[in-house]
Amino acid sequence: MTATIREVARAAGVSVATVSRVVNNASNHVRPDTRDRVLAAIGRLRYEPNLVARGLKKRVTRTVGLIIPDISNPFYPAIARGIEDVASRAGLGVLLCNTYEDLGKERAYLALLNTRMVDGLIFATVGANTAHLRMLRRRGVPAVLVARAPAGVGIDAVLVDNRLGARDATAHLIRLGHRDIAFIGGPDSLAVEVEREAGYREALAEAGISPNPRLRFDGGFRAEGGAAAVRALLERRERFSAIFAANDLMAIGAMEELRHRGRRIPHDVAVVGFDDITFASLIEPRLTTVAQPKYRMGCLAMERLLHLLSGGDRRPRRLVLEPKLVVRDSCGVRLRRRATSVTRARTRVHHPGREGT
Amino acid sequence: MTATIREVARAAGVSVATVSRVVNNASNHVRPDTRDRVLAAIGRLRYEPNLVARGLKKRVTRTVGLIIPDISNPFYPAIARGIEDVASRAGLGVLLCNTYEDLGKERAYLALLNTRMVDGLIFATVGANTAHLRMLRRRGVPAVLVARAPAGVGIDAVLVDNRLGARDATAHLIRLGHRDIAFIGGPDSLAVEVEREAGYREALAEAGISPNPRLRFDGGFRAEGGAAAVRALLERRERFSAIFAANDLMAIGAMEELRHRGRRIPHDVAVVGFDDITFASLIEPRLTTVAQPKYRMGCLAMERLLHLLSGGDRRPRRLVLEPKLVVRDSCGVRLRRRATSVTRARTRVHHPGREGT
DNA sequence: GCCAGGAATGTAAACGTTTACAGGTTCGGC
DNA sequence: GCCGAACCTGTAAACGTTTACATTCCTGGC
Repeated sequence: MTATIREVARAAGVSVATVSRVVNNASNHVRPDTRDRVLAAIGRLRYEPNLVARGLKKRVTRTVGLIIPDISNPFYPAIARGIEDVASRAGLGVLLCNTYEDLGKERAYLALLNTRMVDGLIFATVGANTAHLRMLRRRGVPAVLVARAPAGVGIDAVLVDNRLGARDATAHLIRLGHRDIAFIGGPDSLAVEVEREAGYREALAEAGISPNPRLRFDGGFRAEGGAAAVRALLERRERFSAIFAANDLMAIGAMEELRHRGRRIPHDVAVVGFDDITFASLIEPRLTTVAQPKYRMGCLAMERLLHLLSGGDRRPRRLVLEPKLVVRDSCGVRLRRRATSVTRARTRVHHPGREGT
Repeated sequence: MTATIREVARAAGVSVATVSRVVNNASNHVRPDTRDRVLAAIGRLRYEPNLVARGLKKRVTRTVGLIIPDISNPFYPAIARGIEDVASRAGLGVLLCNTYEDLGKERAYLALLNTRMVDGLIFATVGANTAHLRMLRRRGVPAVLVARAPAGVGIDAVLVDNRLGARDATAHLIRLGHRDIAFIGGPDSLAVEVEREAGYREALAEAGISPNPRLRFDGGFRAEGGAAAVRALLERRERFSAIFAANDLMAIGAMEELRHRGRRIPHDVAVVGFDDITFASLIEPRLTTVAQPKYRMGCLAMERLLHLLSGGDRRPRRLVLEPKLVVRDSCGVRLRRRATSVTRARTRVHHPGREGT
């Protein structure tokens, strides 16, 4: 369809080597007038070097694989965008791979990407089993983990200090007067879960509160899991005045269910999430949550990968960003007393639209 | 790094042609015992054919380009997931490209994807200028448009009947007693905008209501645009009791702003959106909206592309799905009387329970 | 046992690049 | 005017496949 280097060479009356030289304008010497002739021919024929052929020869495809659990999970698109933005600026293509947390799929993609000769990988998915990651490391495949990064696999990573974020969130609730704080987490096979729960417990410990195992739930990081946790909480008539959910999706699911059961937020129950997905600030009440700089993490991860690709220092480096507690409306303000009576007055102030109920 | 076909050939004591034959197990005759020997060697050496080399030779890369405005716009991930799901099942890779509605970027990606020899394209982005699409058509590049599809470009498309969806939504508001219905749309360079506004006007016309140009806004399909429209509406003291926004993001932005200004939804103002993004059902009040089968559209688009790739019938086909109005809480229920003067009263009446009305 | 003919296999030329190497030019210094 | 050096350009061999064509191997009918 499009012209090949050979045709350009013929059109310009030079050899293919010369054309190649001007195209890759390396510091190779090619006389200005020849160069001009070649450039003219290239323009005339609309020549564009075939990246597949080049990839085969140079063993570099200018493509990276992006492996995530699920692009339709609202946490990932912003990361993906950051990645794609810096990749495209660097002329790299991004191959999208959804694993749905399925280790088999993850491995299959890995094999596929290998046969496709991608230059590097970005992983935003990592379960308990990290054997394949270690293998990558051994084979020296340039890779960067983003958002989820089990310790000790020896692969570069860009992520947030989950423990710290969870601790801040929990401490904030404690500062507001809460002592019975439920935790909705995920399966403990995920590093993020473990870290966030650790932060939660740390904050409790600092306040001299011993964690109540009956207030701990596995919500699977899905909205429905948050709702289920609330159902259990209410059905078992547990005493709790606040919920810290290990991600926003679960927090939102919990809020839905609380509302459905006639509990008001934050009056009856304060809720704090983690991630700060777009909708955290659009729902009502606006969700207090631990913000992860998702877009930035994506950019940084890709930049790190570019660094690796350009042959930079190979020693794995973990880039740990600071999460930021964004206080909005779902956590309420300081309780005077334990109960709900006080909160009502405050509501009127903050939410004129809902008042009078 | 990994074994090549030549090494396998040597290990199995056959020629590369034979190895190739068993790998592509075409109906080419290869004696069972040779095949076994080759298979054994392949297993032993963990041979995997290099897709780049194969792509160069066969002129087929088993890769498609996915061109969308912005993956972090919540409307697209579900579509992308559908596309990726069926692509991966067919062994195709998906190259993610965000254009940010920038025609220049779109063209640049097109050129890039061409040099990468992708087998086909899926477009979920199309502005006013369709010259490049016509060009694709001329060059016979397999391509499918999804969600946004200007008429007359002669390219396959999978989308929803926007006019019908908008008409249903508006008609529903009218049925509920509203007559002063604001419309928040987008730039009229987008086919979706034009179609949805047409549906809105059609419903008004059917009810004998003449559209009020002062109630028409361009919200740019962004949440902030919805908020801005509401600000204008209120500042200009327009008479309106309902808003139909051409997408959920704008509807949500509008709701935010309404609430901020002390208006209650649906008591003071009814709101209906378009798209049914995930969060439409998670916000409070749950958003009434015109649902697009996003995931399904993604699947269908990719399936259509596979059809084109396998050399199927090339005559362009538009697959128009039926949108479905999902009635939730943001549109309220039938008004007893009409007009704004009454609105307040109505509010009071309905007020006591959001539930229970 | 020979031979035709089909089946199985091998050889080598692509696909479109890059790049080591070699060959050819130009030029300044003598 | 000659020589070497620096510079420019061309030739051809890769990269790892696939595949047309050629070759070899069987098989069975005579």
